[in-house]
Amino acid sequence: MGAMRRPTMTDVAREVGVTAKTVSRVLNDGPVAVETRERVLAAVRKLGYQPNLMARNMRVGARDAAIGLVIPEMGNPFFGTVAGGVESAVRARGLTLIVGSSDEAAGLEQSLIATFLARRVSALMVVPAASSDHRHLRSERVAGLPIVFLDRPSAGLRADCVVSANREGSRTGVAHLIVHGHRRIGFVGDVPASLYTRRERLQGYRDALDGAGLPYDRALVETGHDVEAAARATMRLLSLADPPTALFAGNNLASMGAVVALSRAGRKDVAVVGFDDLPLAEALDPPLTVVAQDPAAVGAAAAEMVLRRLDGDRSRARRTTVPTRLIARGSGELPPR
Amino acid sequence: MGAMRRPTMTDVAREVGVTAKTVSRVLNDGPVAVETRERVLAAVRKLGYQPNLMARNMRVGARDAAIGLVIPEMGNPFFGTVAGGVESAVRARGLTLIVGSSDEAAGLEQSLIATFLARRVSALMVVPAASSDHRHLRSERVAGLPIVFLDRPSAGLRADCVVSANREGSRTGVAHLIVHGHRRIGFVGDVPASLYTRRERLQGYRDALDGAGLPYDRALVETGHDVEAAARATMRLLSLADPPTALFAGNNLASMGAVVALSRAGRKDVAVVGFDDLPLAEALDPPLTVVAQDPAAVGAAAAEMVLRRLDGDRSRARRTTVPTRLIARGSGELPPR
DNA sequence: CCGACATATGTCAACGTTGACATCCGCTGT
DNA sequence: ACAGCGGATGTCAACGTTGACATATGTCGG
Repeated sequence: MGAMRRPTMTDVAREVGVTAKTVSRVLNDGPVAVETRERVLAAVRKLGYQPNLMARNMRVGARDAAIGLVIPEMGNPFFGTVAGGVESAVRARGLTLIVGSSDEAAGLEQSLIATFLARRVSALMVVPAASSDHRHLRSERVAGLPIVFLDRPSAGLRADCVVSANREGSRTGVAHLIVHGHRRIGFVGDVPASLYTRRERLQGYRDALDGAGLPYDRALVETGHDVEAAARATMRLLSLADPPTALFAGNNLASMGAVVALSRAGRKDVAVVGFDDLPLAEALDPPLTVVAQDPAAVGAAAAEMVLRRLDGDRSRARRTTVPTRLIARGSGELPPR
Repeated sequence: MGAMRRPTMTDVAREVGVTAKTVSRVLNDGPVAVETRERVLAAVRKLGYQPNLMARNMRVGARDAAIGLVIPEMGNPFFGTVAGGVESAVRARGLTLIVGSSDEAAGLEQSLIATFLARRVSALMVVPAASSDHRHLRSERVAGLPIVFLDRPSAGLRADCVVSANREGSRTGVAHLIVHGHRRIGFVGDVPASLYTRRERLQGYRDALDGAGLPYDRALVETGHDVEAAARATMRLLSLADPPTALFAGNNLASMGAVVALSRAGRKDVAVVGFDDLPLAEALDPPLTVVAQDPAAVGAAAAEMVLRRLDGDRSRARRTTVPTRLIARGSGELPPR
C-alpha cells in the first residue's frame, strides 16, 4: 500500500453510487434524503475524505476563513502575548489565525504578506518591521481587504492601528523617577532609532525632562536590541564621567539588559523603571517598577477592529490607544545615589 | 471606484493582447520573447496582479509550500522560541511556516490540524496538547504527509519526534541538589500530571532520589500550570510540617512561580533548580541555577527532520533527544537550612 | 386522473491556473 | 525551393468544488 491519492468528492460519490453534487449537498446541509445522507457520511468516514478547502474557496470566490498575522519575532514574549490576544478574539468567531514572523526585516515582511494574500486570507494584521513601507498594500485596501496594524503604525498607508500609550506611558515613568529626586536619568532604548515605539518612548522621556525643567543630554541615551546589547548599553551609561542615578528602559529586552547589567555590576543603588512588565519583575532585588503594557489587550483590540471591518464597517481608519499602567515595586522609588 | 475584483491572469493577458498561458509562462520562466515578457510584466505591475496560489496549487496538485505548526500557547516564550527555531530552518528552504495555537486543548488542536490539512500544507509539526490522541492522523501518514512531533511525543501514532532530555536533565538537576546536601527536595511540576514532560521530569527526580537512596515522598510533589498557581504550590510545600530545604521546578512557569513565592516569603535560604532557563535567571538573588533546555535547537532539529522527509527520506520514525545543560548560578548550590 | 408542487438528485459550467499538445513563424542547409 | 528545426504562442482540458438550472419521482387537491 503505497502513498495514495487523497480521496475527492467524486471518490466518495462513486463509493455510494451518487454524484459529487449530492456529496457536496450532504456536506453543506443541502436537501438530501436521510438515508442517502447517512450512506454518504459513512463513505466519508470510510475513505477518510476531507474537503479540499482550496478548491472550495476558489469556486465560491470567497476569501479564506483565516486571518494572517505578521509579527517581528516569535521568541519575544511580548509579541507572543499579542498574538495570543488576537487569537482568542478571532477564534471566538470561528476564524483561524495564521502567524508568521518577519524577523524584523522589511523584505521578509513583504514576502510573508504576499504569501498570506496569495492564500486569500480574509484580513491582514501586521506588526510592521522596523523600516517597512506599506504603500504596496494600497490596492488591497481599495479592494476591501481589512488591514490593521498593531503596536506600530503603518508607513505610507492610512489604516486602522492599535498602539500602546507609548509617549504618555514613558512620560509617566520618567516623571516618577524625577519625583523621587533623580536629575540624571539614562535611557536604554530599542534599535534602530527610527523604530516607532523607540521614538515615541524617547519623546515621552523628553517630555518628562522638559516638564521638570531638566536638560536633555544625548550622552544619556543608549541603545541595544537584545538583552546582551542592552546590558552593554547600560554599562556604558554607568561608566560615564557623570553617570545617571536612574535608568529608564524602553522595552522588555532593554529592561532585562539593564537589570542584568546592574546585577553584574552589583549596583543596587541605581533606580530603574522599565517599559513593559516582566514575569519576574517582583522577584528582583529591588523589585522592578514598570510601566506595564497590556499586550493581550492590544491584540484583542486589533482583532475586534478586524472583525468590525469584516462585518462591513466602512468608517474612517481609526487609531486605538491602549493605556499603560505604572506599577511601583521598588526599583523606581530608590533615591538618587 | 468601488471594491473591485482582484485581477486574474486573463485580465493581464487581455491588457497585453496575449493569452493567459503566455502570462503564465512569463511568471514561471517559460520560453517567452523578451519584448513580450516586458510588456506582460508591465501590465502585471500596472494592474497589481498577484497569482492566486489556491488555483495554482489546485491545478498542479502540489501541496502548498507551507508547513503547519501547532503549539499549545502563543504567549509562553518556550514555545515561541521553539517556533522561532523551526521558522529559521524552514525559511532557509523557501518554505513558509504558519503557526496556530491549540490552547492546550485536544479539540482545538484537532480542528487546527484539520484546517492546516484542508489548506494542503506540505508537512505538519505538532506540540501535542496535554491529552490529545493522534490516531486520526494515521491516514495522513500513510498518504505520505510528513508529521513531526516536538517537545512531547505523539499518542497513538508512530511518528518522528524531537524532545528534550527531560528525564536525564531532571535527574542531573536533582542530583546536583543532593550533592549539595539536600535530602528533602520539593517538586513543583506542570499540570496535568499526565503531561509527558511532567511525567518524565518527575521520573528523573525519582531517579535521582533513588540513586542517592532517598525516599520518595508524595507530599513533596506539588503542581501548578501558571506562575501564580506554581507560586501557591510552592507556598504549600514551604508550609509543610517537615518542609523541603530545596525545590526542583519542572518548567519555566514553575520556576517563575517558585522564585516569586520565595521572594514574597523572603526566603533566600531555600535552594532552587529550575528546568528550562529564564532570561533573568542570573539577575535573581540568588541567581537561579537551571537545567537549560535549548528550545530553538528542538525546533531546528524538528524542522531538519521534516525537510529530510520532504526530500523523500522514508526510513523508520526516529526519536531525537536534544541534550540539556546544567548551569550553576547560585540558587542550586545553597546548603540545606 | 391531471396539473401543480415539493423533494431528491443529476448535468453542466465555471472559478484561475497550468500541463500536454498543436500551430505558426522564420531560419538553416542543401 | 523545401524539408526540418527551434522558438514563440495558442488551444484545450483538467484540478475539486459548487451555483444555476434541469430532470425525475412522488403527493395532493379538485
